[in-house]
This record gives sequence, C-alpha cells and structure tokens, in this order.
Amino acid sequence: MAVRGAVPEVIWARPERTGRGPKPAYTRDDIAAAAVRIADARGLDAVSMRHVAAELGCGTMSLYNYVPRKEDLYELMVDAAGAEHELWEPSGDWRGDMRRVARQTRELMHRHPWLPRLMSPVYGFSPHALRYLEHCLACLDPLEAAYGTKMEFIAMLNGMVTTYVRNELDTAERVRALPWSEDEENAVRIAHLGRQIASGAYPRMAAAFAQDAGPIDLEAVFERMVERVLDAFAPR
Amino acid sequence: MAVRGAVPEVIWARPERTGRGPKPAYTRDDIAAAAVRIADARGLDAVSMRHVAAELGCGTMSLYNYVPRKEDLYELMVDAAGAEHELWEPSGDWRGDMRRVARQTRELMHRHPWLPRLMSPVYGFSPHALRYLEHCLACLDPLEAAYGTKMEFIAMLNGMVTTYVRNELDTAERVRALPWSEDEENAVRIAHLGRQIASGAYPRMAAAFAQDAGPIDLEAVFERMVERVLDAFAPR
DNA sequence: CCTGCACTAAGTACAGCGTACGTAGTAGTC
DNA sequence: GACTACTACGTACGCTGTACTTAGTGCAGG
Repeated sequence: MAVRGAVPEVIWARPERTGRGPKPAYTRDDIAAAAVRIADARGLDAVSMRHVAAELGCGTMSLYNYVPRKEDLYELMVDAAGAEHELWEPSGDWRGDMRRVARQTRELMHRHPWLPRLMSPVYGFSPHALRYLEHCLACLDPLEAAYGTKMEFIAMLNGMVTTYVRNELDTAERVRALPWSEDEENAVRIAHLGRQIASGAYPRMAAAFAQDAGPIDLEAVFERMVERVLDAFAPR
Repeated sequence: MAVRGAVPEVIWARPERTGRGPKPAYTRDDIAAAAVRIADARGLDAVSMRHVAAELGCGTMSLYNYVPRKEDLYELMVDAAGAEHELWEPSGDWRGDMRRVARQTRELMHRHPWLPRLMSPVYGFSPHALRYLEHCLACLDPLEAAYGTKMEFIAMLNGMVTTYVRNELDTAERVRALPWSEDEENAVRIAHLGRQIASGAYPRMAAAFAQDAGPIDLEAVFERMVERVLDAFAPR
C-alpha cells in the first residue's frame, strides 16, 4: 500500500512527477488555476475539494494525489496569484519602484478579492513569493540600509497594503456568506453607528464624522498611506 | 410562530431582553465568555455552535435564540476581548500614549491568539471598539491634525500591530489543524527555504540571510515598527 | 520479452459543521 | 385564568475535509 495522507513536507518540495505509474492527468498549475477560477467567481468559501475536483472534471479523492491537504491548495492559489506580479528592471528610484510595487499588489488583490484573506507569512516560501521578494530587494538596492531594515520595509509595506485592501474588500468577500445583501449589511451597520454617535457618548468620533462628511476617496487614502510608509524608511 | 433565523440587523441593536416569556438563562456576556474560553484553550476552529452550547450546558439550537448567526458569535468574541483594553487618562504625550496603546493591543492578542484572525473593520462598531476608538482620539488631542488624519493614524497603527502579531502567531494558531507539530512544520519550511537560497537564484536574499544570521528579536522589531508609524505621523 | 510494483484514479463512508424547522413548555399581560 | 410571545431543545439536511478500499495503468528490472 502506498504512503497515504499527509506527511510533514512543504508542497513545493513534493515532486510533481515520480516516474512510475500512469501519467498524472493534471499539473499543479491546472489545479491552482481551477481553484482560483472558483474563488474569483464564487468566493473563497466555494473553494472546496469537491468543487475544485468537479471544475477539473475528476473525482474528489483524486485531488488528494496532487494536494495532500486543503491547506496546500490555498498555498497553490496564493502562489498562482503571485505569478501575476509583473517584475521589471529596477529604475534606480527606490521610492518610485516601491510605490509601483504597492499599487500593483493592490490591483492584484482587487482582481482576486480572496487573496488578502489567504495572505500569510507561511506562504512566503512559494516560488513566486521568493521571486517577488528578491525583486523588491533589487528595487531597494539604491537605498542605503542594512538588509534587515530592507526586509522590515518590505514587510511593513506589504502588510500595510494587505491590511488596507482587506479592509476595502472585507465586507464584499464576507457578504457572500450572509443571508442578506451587501447594501443591507452596510445600511444596517451605518444606521447603528449613527445611533451610537448621536448618543453623545463619543464626542470626538462625532466631531470626526461631522468634519469628514461624505464618501471617502479610497484611492487618495491609499496613496497617502503608501507615501507615509515610504517616508518612514527614507533617510532624513 | 416566532420570527426565525437571521434578519438584517447588527447584534448590538438586538435587545438582549424583550420582556415576554421565560427569563433567558444566559447573558450575551456569558456566551461570549464561553466562546473565548474555548478559543483560548482549543483554538478558534474549536469554536463551533455545538461546543459553545456544550460549554454553557445548553442545547445547541438554544444558542440561536441569543446569537442569530455564527458570524455574530465572532463579533461577540472580538468585543469581549476588546473589553480587556485598559483605558487611561491621556497623558498629553501622544507618542507615549499611542506607544502604550500599541503594546497593549499586542499583549491582548498574545493573550487571545485567535484575535488577529478575527480582526475586521466590520467589527469596529461594537461597544468596546467604539470606546477604544474614542480613547485613541483622546490620546491624539495634543496632535495638531485633522480628524481624518488621526483616523488614518489609528487605522495604520492598528493595522500594523494586527499584521505583525498575526505574523507572529499565525503558525501557532494554524498548527492546531495540522496533522503534525509546529516544530516539524517550522523545520520543514526552513529546510525548504535553505535549499532555495542555496540554489543561487536569489542572491540578495542569500546576502540578507547571511548578514542577519541567528534568531530575530521579535520585541525589538515590534518596537521599531511602532516607532516608524509614530514617525510617519509626527509633524516634521 | 514479461513480471512486479509503484503509482494514479475513483468510490464509499464517517465525523463534524451551520442551521432550518417543528414542538413543548414558561412567564408576563390583558 | 386565558392568551401569547418568548425560550428551550431535538431532529434532520446538506455541506465539509479526508481516511480507507479497490481497480487499473505503465515504467523498471530480470
């Protein structure tokens, strides 16, 4: 009998092909693409082993020959999305390059709204994640700082972008599991907030909302946030 | 027959007691505390309606009289954790106060390792979240800036702390679902990373790891990150 | 060449989940 | 005291991840 189930190993260290037996019907990329397709179309919660298998056109349990655990499927998805990162020759202007990195990451996450929810440091070992990290370091070559500082820079910028976009998209992703619509959800929450503010218990928040009435320009806020992170690591 | 299931309303707007019928056996706090106890002891994934009901000593479906949806249970948990935030009289030194806020939030998340995973802007309307936000604004009174800027400051600091602690604790929370131990997981991932670095495909990362050999001082990194955020919002 | 074995593929089954629904019992109101 | 809104709880359904079994395929060694 073959070794079954999960053994402690990273999916990337698992050889895709072992040489013996019939040729696998699908590649790892096929599986990742199918999962990404489902997540894009029907939300992350629709990504189940059964649905991915159905999308591929194979039996549910056959998937386990390629992906030992559901968790590994997520890891494949994150890496597949990471493949969409466009890498360029660093321009010599590290601020401009990093700004471009941040914007691109945000766009990527808008294209795949499930991505922020899956973002985790433990997926930072995937092939495309490593390529991406190396590219960021290359963009930071003109910056005079220790590698440790640069790593912290990249981590902070990435973290800020992820957190920001997550906040942008959170309700949109969550709302798929709600028994009512996103508009209803927002209306209900805003009405509740309004009642709380009006209670007078939170004077500064009341002032804040009075001062900044009207819709928020998410683009402008994002750009300001990125600039602040860049400032935080620029030599004084 | 009573109105059943979920209607579009925030849990906080739902009255805890309506007057008619038998007295409810549990308060909302009881339920939140039970869920938090389970999450602390056995991880977030152990927080199921069945387990929480069992912890309370009631039938599973009775829970739905108090908590219309699982999601609302999470919201109660986040608010219950937020109740542990200690609020103080602002000192007049906004940097000192915000540093203290950041450290306290981190400690809170270390006490409840499931908290970062549940952190979401949509939970920012809970009573203790509002209190916390008002307190942060009070701490920022000495800072000369528009309320909009202060809100962005608070969001960025909170986001940074959440992301950081999430990265600290992520594997620890995830590992409960893994079929092997955290040590094995780490060993496997580090071995893989080492192999990739050694391949020569990532020269800057190799240099970075060569330069910063040895364990990372998580406390020091955290303090540096906080300081950078404070710097980013300090007047020049 | 053939035999054997390592692998893939697929089906069945199980424990656990969130929760819709029906029923029984309780306590405040008229 | 009757009505009625409410609480409490059991059953049941469709979904999940995945352990295990069986059948079939194709490369490797003799």
